[in-house]
Amino acid sequence: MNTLAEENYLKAIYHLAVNDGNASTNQIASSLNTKASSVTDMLKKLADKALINYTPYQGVNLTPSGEKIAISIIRKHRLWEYFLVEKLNFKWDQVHDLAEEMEHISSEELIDRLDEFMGYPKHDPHGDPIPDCNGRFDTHELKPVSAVTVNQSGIISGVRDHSSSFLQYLDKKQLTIGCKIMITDIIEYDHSVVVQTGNNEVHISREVANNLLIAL
Amino acid sequence: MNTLAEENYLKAIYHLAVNDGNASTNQIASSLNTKASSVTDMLKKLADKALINYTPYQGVNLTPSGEKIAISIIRKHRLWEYFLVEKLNFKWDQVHDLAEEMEHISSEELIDRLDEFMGYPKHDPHGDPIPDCNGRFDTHELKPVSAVTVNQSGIISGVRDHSSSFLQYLDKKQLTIGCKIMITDIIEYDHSVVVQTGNNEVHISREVANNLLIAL
DNA sequence: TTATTTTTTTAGATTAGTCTAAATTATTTA
DNA sequence: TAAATAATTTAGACTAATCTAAAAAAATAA
Repeated sequence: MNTLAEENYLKAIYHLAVNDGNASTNQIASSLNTKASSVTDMLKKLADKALINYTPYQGVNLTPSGEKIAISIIRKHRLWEYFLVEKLNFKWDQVHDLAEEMEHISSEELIDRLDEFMGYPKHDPHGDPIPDCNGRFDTHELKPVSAVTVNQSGIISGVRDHSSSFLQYLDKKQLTIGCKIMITDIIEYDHSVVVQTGNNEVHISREVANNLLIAL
Repeated sequence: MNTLAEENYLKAIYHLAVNDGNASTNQIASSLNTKASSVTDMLKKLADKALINYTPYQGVNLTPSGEKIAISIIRKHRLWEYFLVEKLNFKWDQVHDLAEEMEHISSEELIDRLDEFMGYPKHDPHGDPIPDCNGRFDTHELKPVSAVTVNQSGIISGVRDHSSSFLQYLDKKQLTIGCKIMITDIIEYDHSVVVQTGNNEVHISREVANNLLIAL
């Protein structure tokens, strides 16, 4: 098996390379709160194990076997998050750090049984898709609220920022996963957005709108 | 917090010192599958942290703060074992190694909620007592079947050997936790024991009788 | 009580993962 | 395109946890 550090690198590279196609040394360093020189060392090790494609100065991406490991860690992370919220009554803003630790429990059989126990959930508490035991998962595109035009409506289905403070803010405004909303106005001056929820009207900043994802 | 290695040492010392009052360097080494010299190094570190009482060549025992950590790890281990058997349908012979990994998940809040979720179980699947959130647990003495006289009966309530092969053997003979049994004969020649269970009579070796615990 | 054996500790090395500081390569800007 | 800046890698060192081999202490046997 792989070490904890290796698993964290693979996961970080996966998330970075999903967007860019490639992850740079500095991006990896900042996402893991470590130094570029440490990253370089680890990249060599992962390349030796054929888990990443690495040419010096060019950034990296995952090989199929590296991706398989990354997805299995993400599967574990999201299933544990679901467990913590649905079975142990944690709030969605409390589970990320716990799941960071639990995702490294190695047994595949354990995680498959946990999946079964919970009824094969498709999404975690933040709306992110949960890969199945073969690594396949939903991938339909969500749009940030900031990219939607006035009078369109949709269902809140994900977030881009997983920080507690953002999630707590959304809770307070009752902007949670599954809520139906309609964009009623976009303020030209600061790109803030006025949103109609079930009960009331909420005014959110451009930044919030950017980090809140809806399915149309 | 403490490292994984430190936690494993504290747990090993706890289990060894429960019997002897003191754990020797070699005992610790063999219970952790490591070398005596490695143990000596770690003992110094744990003594520096005031988690054990250590005088060279004299063996060690836990300080109150070391014991508190050890018991919290044992609590986690046993609660996770209970979870794996009761919620995820693992067999009692499959859960030890999984729980060895899960016991190091650090959050106390998580484990307290897991405890609540399962209804505050008092014993794990092998009959061992589960410490509560204050570290208190049942401590009434169990007797090995080998120490019981003919015609006495009791409830199977624990095992001394937690190996898969022993537990699978007990399964096959239907000698599982909670079963009422009566000792009907003790063979003088080899100290093997004849036991009456609900349905049938089972003949077990001295070694098995020694590792099977009952409450009278 | 001296010699032998066993147990424990010390000394010195190794590996994984990290760091700082310096050197190198790439990119940007003028 | 040359100079300046930014990104990346190399060099050398550190810590935690381990190891082997040798030395020292304790226990056992003669």
